Amino acid sequence: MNQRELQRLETRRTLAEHALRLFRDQGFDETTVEEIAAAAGVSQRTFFLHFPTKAAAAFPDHEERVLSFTARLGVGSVQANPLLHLRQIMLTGLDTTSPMRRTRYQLLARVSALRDEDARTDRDYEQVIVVYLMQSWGDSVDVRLRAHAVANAIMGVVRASLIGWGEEGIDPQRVCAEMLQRMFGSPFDIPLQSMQPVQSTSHRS
Amino acid sequence: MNQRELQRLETRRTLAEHALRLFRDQGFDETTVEEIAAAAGVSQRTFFLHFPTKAAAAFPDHEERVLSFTARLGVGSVQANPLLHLRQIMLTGLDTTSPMRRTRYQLLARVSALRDEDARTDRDYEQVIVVYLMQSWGDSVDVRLRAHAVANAIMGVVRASLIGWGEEGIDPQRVCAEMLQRMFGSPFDIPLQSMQPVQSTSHRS
DNA sequence: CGTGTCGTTGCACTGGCTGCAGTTAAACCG
DNA sequence: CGGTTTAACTGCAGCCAGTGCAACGACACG
Repeated sequence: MNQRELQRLETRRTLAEHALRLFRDQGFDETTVEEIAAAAGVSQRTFFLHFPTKAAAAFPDHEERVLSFTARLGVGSVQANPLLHLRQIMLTGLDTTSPMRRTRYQLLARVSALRDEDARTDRDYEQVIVVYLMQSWGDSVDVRLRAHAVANAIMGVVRASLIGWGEEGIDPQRVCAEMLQRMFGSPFDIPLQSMQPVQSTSHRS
Repeated sequence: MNQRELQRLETRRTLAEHALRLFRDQGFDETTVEEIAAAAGVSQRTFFLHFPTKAAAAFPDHEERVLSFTARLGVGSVQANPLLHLRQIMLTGLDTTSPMRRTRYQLLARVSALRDEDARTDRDYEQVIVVYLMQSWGDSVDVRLRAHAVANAIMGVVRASLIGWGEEGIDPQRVCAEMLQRMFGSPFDIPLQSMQPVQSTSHRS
């Protein structure tokens, strides 16, 4: 690792750290980018060399997390039980050890600008999941819709768990694992086994 | 209806119309609020009396649609089969007659700022759905997560259908109805009947 | 040591958005 | 009808997020 890259990473880390601290202590809207930069000891212009928007500084590890998620999901290798594998990867990605992440989710409940940013990051995960599922299931319109539904359902559970973690301290690991297991256990994965060619199977009503 | 309210509504309508037209014809980022206002024959300041943000002008009927959705869902009255009712309301809310709505969803695929706005509006729907479902199912943590999952799954299908409509002209009415019926028919509503007290039922795997 | 690269900087500028103090005309009321 | 209130709209000054550009200085590299 270069001294240059090192310095760059350090600057980025410092910026993100001060950004989150200021957002938490004095509010998102009440914090200017100028303040964050000053607290980190760099210029405002430098802030925007590291983050595209003010809100993005609250999610500094987003890109690497998506990459890690994609890698662990092993896009390219078709699993025997895609949903089971997906659940596993999803759960191992839940990192509840870092207090910084806790702070982030506490902020999410209050700051709409950060919810917007979070939604934007979730769209990246959704895309990865959809691609992954369609590799297993095929690529008809029906399958794509089903994949989007599954992705949104899973992420809905995860997001709700994490927000519950932030707000009330509920352990997302446990509650999320139970919920996903229940979802994948009965309602989801059984009917989905018949998902390669989705012909009109027996509905009721 | 007053002449004043009439004029106000007319101004709002005109602003939204020109906004969507300009977004479509020359791009979102390439259109300034000043331009939209000028095209509608009002001042820039007036634009922000009608819409909180530039992107909001692309969703001028959002608030009334959410209100209508809430009313039709009949929050307050518990249905015999909540999911069936929800699906019905969801589908009748799909309006594919207006070419303006089509244009909106065509834009959604291209303009990230509008996807953000769309995600924001979806959060309102999610909230309504969660409240509705929890009225039927109770209000434990598990139920709330399940409600969020269901809401996200449904909206994932609807959103994907509508974007498919915008991009490729696929009829969202049909494809969405089939998908939701399949989701609610087998994987969703049967296990959910046992959702009042969610005790650990039989999973496999 | 010389040259090129790169993280950083200052500056000027655009554009979304807001607060405030007006103007005009519709609405209301005695 | 005449006076007062209300509300849609306007102009202006200003804040702040975000960008393009030209420069500077330190590190990398041959």
